[in-house]
Amino acid sequence: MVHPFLRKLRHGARLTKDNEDILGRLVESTRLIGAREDVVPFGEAPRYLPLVVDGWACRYITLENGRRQIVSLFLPGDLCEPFGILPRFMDHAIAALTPVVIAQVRPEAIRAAADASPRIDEALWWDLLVASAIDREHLVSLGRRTATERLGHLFCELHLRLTMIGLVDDDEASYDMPVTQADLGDLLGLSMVHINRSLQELRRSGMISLRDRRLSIRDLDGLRELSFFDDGYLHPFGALSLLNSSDVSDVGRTSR
Amino acid sequence: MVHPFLRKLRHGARLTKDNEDILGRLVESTRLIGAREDVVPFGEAPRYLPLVVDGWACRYITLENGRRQIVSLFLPGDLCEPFGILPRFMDHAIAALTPVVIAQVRPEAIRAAADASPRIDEALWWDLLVASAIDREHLVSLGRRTATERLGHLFCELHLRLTMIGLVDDDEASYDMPVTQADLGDLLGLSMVHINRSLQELRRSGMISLRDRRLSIRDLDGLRELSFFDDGYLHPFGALSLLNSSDVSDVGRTSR
DNA sequence: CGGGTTATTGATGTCAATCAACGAGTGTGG
DNA sequence: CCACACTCGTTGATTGACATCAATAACCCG
Repeated sequence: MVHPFLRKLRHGARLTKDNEDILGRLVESTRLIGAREDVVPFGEAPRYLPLVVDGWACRYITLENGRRQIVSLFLPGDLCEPFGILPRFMDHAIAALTPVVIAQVRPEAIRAAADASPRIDEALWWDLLVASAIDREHLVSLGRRTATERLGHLFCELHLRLTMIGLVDDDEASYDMPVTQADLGDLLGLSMVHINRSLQELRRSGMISLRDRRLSIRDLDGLRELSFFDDGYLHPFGALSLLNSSDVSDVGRTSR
Repeated sequence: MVHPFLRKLRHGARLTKDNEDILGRLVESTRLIGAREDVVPFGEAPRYLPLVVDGWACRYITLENGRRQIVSLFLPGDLCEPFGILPRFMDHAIAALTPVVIAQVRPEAIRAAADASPRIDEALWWDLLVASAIDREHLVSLGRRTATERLGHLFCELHLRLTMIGLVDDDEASYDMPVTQADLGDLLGLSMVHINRSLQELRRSGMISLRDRRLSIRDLDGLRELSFFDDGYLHPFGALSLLNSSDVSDVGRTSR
């Protein structure tokens, strides 16, 4: 089975077999971490970059009064920090939402890989840009979208991100959603109760079904419209102009 | 006068005179852009990285229904995109909030600078990490902080960011706040009306005064406490462990 | 002087938080 | 095998924070 990190990066640059061998070697030493445990705690001086191999993880920040906000959601293949360098200390924490397998990547190794091939370099920067764009849309959700819009947007985004790494059942547009409603609340800046009611609304309107931690999107177009989802920010076909300078037409929100 | 870009990067790495010369040469070609104009519009294939030399700018996203969310606020010295590479198209827009001077930096030039010296490389990655951390705290504000907390947190953050580039009057902790209340609403995910009322509350409680686009923080400690502000995420004394491996003690939220 | 932008205020409505309770499922230990 | 605790999802009632709508005043600019 191809590693999800590679599967994802293939969307960012045309990788050769050689490229993939080099990248594959980054992902050797792994650890298993239980659900709800910290992968990297707040305040620590990290010694490696965490890369999710299997399971779901998140970046979160806790406020002094106990409120928690999940800032980023990490799926298999996601690097939890920018690849260039290690922060001197963590101003946030990384935690496992489900049991996860984490690869411990050293920044020197990943930069050596980037130096070894412009395509690897391109793929890594593409990944960084996409991760930033995901965080930005998340911020827009919290600032300007209603509860059902936030949920709908998240489900559309996950549908695409999981498709990129082959974790979606295409026939019925369904995938595993292994997080609790409380987690969704912390992710979307809402209370657990309100998540519950908004999910019911999405079910009632026939957009989704969600049972036993499995989500099926019944009406993908409807969900996209409802939540103002535009997949452009995920740059699913590569997004860089440094190496590939093919032109772009008809992209994005305003032109559709 | 030292360029704000340099002033800021000095907080991220110990730059030599040589280093600063190299970085200074990146900031040559500039353009002037009027308030409210786009620096880089949504959907465009950008040809350079915008760097704010003077004035305030922002990154924003507009939804189909007209709602707008400002995602990042850019002050003098801020690079508006990650330095490594240009996106193939803009999934957001960059706009001037005040009249701004923008330097047009080419990614090849900035990467050449990074390759020329490990300290420049360190400073640029530090800047990228800090910019990400600022966006994360912004997201936490939208998700989990009340209106007055959001404003207080923003004012504390600006106080530090502007201090780094020498734009704060230290005697009275005051600085220019050249944005409208409507802009603040779009930044903090609130309505203009509610911004107005929350500002009044901060004034009434003696935390701040704000007149004629000038903000004075009357009670910095009080404002920090009120808004759960912890400056650790701005890594004001350098934050990387790749080159400087000095140890860290007593940092951050949980340890205070 | 008229028109635009910005700040301000009041009245009203709504979305979502909070508080509280309950049931189903699961795992555990006596 | 059952009592118990615990997590998770669900529901009802109430409260609260913020949005929306509308109007006005101050200011600047041409």
